[in-house]
Amino acid sequence: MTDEHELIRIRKEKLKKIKEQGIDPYALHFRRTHSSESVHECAKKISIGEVLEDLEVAVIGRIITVREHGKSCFAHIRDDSGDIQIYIKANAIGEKTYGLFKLLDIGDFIGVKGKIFKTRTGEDTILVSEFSIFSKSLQPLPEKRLGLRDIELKYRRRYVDLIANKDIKPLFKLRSHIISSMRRFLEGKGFLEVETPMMQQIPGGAMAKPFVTHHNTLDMDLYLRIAPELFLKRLIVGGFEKIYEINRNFRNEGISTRHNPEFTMLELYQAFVDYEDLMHLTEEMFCVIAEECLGKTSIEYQGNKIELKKKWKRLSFVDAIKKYAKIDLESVSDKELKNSAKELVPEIRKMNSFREIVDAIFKKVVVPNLVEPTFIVDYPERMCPLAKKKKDNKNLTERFQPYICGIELGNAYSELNDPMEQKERFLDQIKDRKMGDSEAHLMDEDFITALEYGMPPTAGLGIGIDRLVMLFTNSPSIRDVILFPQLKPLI
RNA sequence: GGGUCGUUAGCUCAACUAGGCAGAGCAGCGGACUCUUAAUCCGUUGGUUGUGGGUUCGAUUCCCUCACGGCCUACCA
Repeated sequence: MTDEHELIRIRKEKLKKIKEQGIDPYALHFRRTHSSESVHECAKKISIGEVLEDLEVAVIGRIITVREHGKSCFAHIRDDSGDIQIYIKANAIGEKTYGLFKLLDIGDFIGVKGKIFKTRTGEDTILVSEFSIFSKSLQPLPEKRLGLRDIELKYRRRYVDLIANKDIKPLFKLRSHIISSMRRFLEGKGFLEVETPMMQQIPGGAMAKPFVTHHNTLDMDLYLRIAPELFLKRLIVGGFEKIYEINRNFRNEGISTRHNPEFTMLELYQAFVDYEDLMHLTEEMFCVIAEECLGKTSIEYQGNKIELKKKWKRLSFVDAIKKYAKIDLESVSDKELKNSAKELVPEIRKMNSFREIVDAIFKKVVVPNLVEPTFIVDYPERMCPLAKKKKDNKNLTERFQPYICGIELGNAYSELNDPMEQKERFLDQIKDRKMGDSEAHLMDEDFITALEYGMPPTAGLGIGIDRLVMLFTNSPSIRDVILFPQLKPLI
């Protein structure tokens, strides 16, 4: 108790004095009639110096600024809709009540009742006739002008970040709008939202290391899903034709400005279409979301101005490697490829499988150039064990990934629906795994069984929601768009 | 995991280059002020300088350890 900070001790003393007056400082004392925003709406009827008679409003908010002025005081209170100024005068509410008001601090929640007027500078203000304490704040808030700058504290105490930094709440509101807009778009297209297991016995549908957990009663290890893909395809087998899931994936990999261990994905599957159709769907979805959430179809990301409403570029994976890395994947030998990789990506450690080497070259040499909206299409078969091969070139698959401003935003295929071929591809993956590729797929016998019942030709698309939000909010780090990013504990 | 930069009052930052009593603004506290809004004016409290060690007469400052974080990089999406 003795090491309690002075600022907190003083606030606790004020709290005690409030309680001694028989007041419960954490109770709901009355219902509000107006939000800050609606007070401003009402105030449009009056002009400077005028009082809006015949209307008493009750507003509740957090005190964010205080300007004492003799035996009167101006303050701003904030609710979810915005800020409103209040004006308290000792001779209007009585000396005793004014004394109670002086026990309040910045950060406290109060409710006020009173009439609306406009000050001589024209600011909408509530002339307080009565107030109540709704919650006493014991922690001092950050600096009022500069806010909370400390990045670590912003992430650890996001609630303070939201209070102290004005642009944080709008950003996360926009994130919500983007997701609801996406849902509306997909519902409008006839897609049905479904939920599939987060805990899986065989983690599949992507190349990544999983988190392991344990079910005590079944005495069995389970994996947090790295992707919902194989379950969503089972539902297509079951007869659903248009489904999607927006939910968390978990990947036990490094953390960076583009990676958080848990992240939010859209995955959708549509029967009887191919990846070409999903490219059109992607273009349309991005434009509709941008229009609904930003009011325009152009975005600016880290200095790049991007127009979304146009036909996005298509560039084949092989051509992209040819163009930026000067390697012809169709003729290069494994040895030549390894030598090129050493030159282009000297920091690469893993040189085991074809997939890893080509992937490394692609990410290092090609991706930074993909600023304009671009679909990279037709990836080599060995990189995509769940994708259908192209009709005219069996070395390539019908796959695309959308890129904007060097950000990989998703992944899509015409899904492989031949059970026997899928089994062969899984067996190839197991070979890669034995060569040291720890992210190669595992055999999922039940998924093969599902395909054996017959999956219609289907295309699937995944979109990384966090990265989409980064792009739409001009955020340089994924942690800026995740409310509670993963951090190490302090002790 | 590797590299690099950072950690000073509740918050935002100085002081470190070249070792010599750790400062300011905001917030807080006391006072003046009944149309202020970065309110103003007067006064004032608040520090184990992230942790542990080393060098030194003396360390916020130089060296090392560890912790946490940012950025780059690797893995990955």
